[in-house]
Amino acid sequence: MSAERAKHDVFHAIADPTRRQLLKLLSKEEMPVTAISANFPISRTAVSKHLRVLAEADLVRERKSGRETRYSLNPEPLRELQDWVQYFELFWDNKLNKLRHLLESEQQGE
Amino acid sequence: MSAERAKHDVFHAIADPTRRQLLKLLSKEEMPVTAISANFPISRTAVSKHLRVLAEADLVRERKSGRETRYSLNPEPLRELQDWVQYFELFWDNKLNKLRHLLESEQQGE
DNA sequence: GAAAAACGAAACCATTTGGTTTCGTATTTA
DNA sequence: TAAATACGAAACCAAATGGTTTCGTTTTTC
Repeated sequence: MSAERAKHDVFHAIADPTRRQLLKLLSKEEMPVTAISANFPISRTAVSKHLRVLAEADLVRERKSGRETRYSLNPEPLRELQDWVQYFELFWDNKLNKLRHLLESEQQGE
Repeated sequence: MSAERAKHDVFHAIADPTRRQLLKLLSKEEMPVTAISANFPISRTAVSKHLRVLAEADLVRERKSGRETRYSLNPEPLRELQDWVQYFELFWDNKLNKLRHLLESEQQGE
């Protein structure tokens, strides 16, 4: 039930540079579509489609208000990304080797 | 000179689940293509293409050894991803609001 | 009430993507 | 030296992607 496979996951959602810019923009404040798309060289419709991809990954929330739809950032799903990248942090700066040496010396009682 | 725009950046490279699996696999040890592709339900050629995408993003390094090509993880470019996601960490748990309150109280000398 | 504004839906298009199979070329091995 | 192994290159294909324009609907404004 909780493992609902979204059609667009976080990794896919942030792959596109325009969508990353959208997230940055929306991190500052909630905004309606037209105001958002004023920041991009592509059509409002194109921006709208990107927003839907982000919404499917739950990275943005939409709130209807009269004739406009306001979008805002929901950063929570980015935790998955952070968790993922954190695994590899182990391999930076030879951290793995350091850990291995640590474990070996522990085993020898020193 | 240093700002060479790679055709495939890190964000694009990790968007595909197969490629993420490849990185996990190669984090354990350096491996030749055939051994790698034994872990996947797709053809060796398909795996090879994924590896090239990863190589273009500099996430893997290739080393020729006789008739085989051994691939290994290079985690360094993932830092860019971590930096990117770190920005948004600010918005988790209302950290931004906490920071704002902190700054306001500082300004008032308390 | 008519005009304007804000938006989504739909149809369409070129390019990219992720996969396949087939073939050629080195390098090992028997 | 002949056969087998490891691999990349190339041609091909269906589906997804990122964009467009056009049109309809709802809400606001004049």
